[in-house]
Amino acid sequence: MAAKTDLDTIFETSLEVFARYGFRRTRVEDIAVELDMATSTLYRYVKNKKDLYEKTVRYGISRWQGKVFEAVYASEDVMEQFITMGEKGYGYLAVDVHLRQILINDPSIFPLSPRKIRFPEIDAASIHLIKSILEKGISQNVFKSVDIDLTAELLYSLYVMFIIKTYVKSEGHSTQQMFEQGLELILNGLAKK
Amino acid sequence: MAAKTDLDTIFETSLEVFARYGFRRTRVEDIAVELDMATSTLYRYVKNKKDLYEKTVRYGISRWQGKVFEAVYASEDVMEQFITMGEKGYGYLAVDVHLRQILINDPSIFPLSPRKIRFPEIDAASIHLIKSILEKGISQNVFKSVDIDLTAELLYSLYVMFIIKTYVKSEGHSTQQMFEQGLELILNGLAKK
DNA sequence: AAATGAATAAATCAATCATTTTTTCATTTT
DNA sequence: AAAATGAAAAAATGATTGATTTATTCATTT
Repeated sequence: MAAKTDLDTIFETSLEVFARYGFRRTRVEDIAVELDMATSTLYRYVKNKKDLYEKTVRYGISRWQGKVFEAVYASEDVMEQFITMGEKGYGYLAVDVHLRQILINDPSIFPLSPRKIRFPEIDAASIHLIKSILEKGISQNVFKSVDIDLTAELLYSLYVMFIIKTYVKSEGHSTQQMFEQGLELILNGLAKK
Repeated sequence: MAAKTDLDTIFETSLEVFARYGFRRTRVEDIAVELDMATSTLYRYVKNKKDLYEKTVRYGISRWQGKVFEAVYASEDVMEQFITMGEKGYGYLAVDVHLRQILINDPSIFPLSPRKIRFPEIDAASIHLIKSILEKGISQNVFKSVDIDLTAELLYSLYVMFIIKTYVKSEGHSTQQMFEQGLELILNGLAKK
C-alpha cells in the first residue's frame, strides 16, 4: 500500500490522532503508522513533534476561519453579515469534532487572554473581519459610530468566551441560548434607531 | 502578648497569608504565628487546612458582595442601579489587593463555567441582584422585556469574564475601556427606545 | 531525491526514602 | 470548665535513582 504523503493528508491525519490522544499521549509513531510511513519520514515535513502539532492546529483553525469568511462574503447586507459572522463562527465546532476535541484537550489554544495568543495571524484576521463589518455598518449609517478598534476587540472577546463555554466546558443548550440572546442584545445596542 | 482570636481576625489574617504564599505554600503554622497562637489552636475554629482556606475565601468574597449591594441600594433609579452594579462590582478588586492576589493564585474560585462553582450561595445572590434589577427595569418600562433568567446569566457571565481578564490575567487599561464600552452597548441594547 | 531502520539522546515514570507539614489528643493554663 | 498548648502520630511532599519509553538523528537503502 502506498503511503499518503501530501501535507494536507499529513495534517488531516495528525488532527485525528492528536484529537484522540491529546498532544502528550500521542506518539509520533502513532501518526506515522496511520499514514503508512516510517516515523523518521515524518521528520522530512516537520521540525519536531511540537512543530507537527502547531502546524496541525493551524491547519484546523484556518479551515474554520475560511468557512466563516466564505459565508460572510456570500451576502452584501451588513446586518446579515454581522449575524452570519456570529452564527457561522460560533456554530462551526459543532460540526468539526476533531478540532473541537483538540480544543478540549488543549484550551490554551483559545486563550481568553490576548497576551498568550498562539496563532496571532489567525487571530488578527478574525479581528480584521469584525472591524471591516463595523466600518461598513457605520459608514452606511446602520450602526452607531462606536470606537471600532475597541468594539472589535470586545466582540472578539465575547465570541471567544462563548466558544470556550460552549465547546471546551460544554455547557450545552443554555449557553447556546445565551449566545443568541447576547448577539441580539449587542446588535441592538449597536444599531442606529 | 495576647493572641487575637475572633473569627474575623482569623480570616483577615488568613486572607493576607494565603494571598502571599498561595494555598499550597502557606503552612497552617504561618497563619498561627501571625495570629500569635499555637498551630493546634487554629483547629478549634476550622476542620482542617482546606476548610480554613474555604472559609477565608468566602469571607473575602462576601465582603466584596456586601459593598456592591450597599452601593446599589443607595440609589432608587434602575438605570443608575444597573450602572452602579457593573462599575462597583467590577472596580472592587482594584482596591482589595489580598483578595485579588488569592484570585490570581487560584483562578478556579471564579470559574467561567457554572459547572464547578465553588461558592454557589454567593453566586446565586449575585445573579439574584441582576434579576431583580432587570425585573424592576422591565416593569418600569425602562428596559425592553427580555428573558430575565437567560439575560441575568448572560450578564453575570460577561461580568465574570471581565473580572478574569482584568484581574487574573491583568490586561490593564484597554480591558477596562472594553468593559465600559461593553456596559454601554449592553445598556443600550437593553434600553427601551 | 525520498524513505528507512538502527543508534543515540531526551523525556517519562514508578519506586524509594528522607523531610516537612498536617492533624490529633492527652495535658496544662486561664 | 473552656480554651490553649506541646508533643506524637499520620499524611503529604520532594528529591533521587534507575528502568523504560519516546523523540530525534543520520548513515544506508530503495
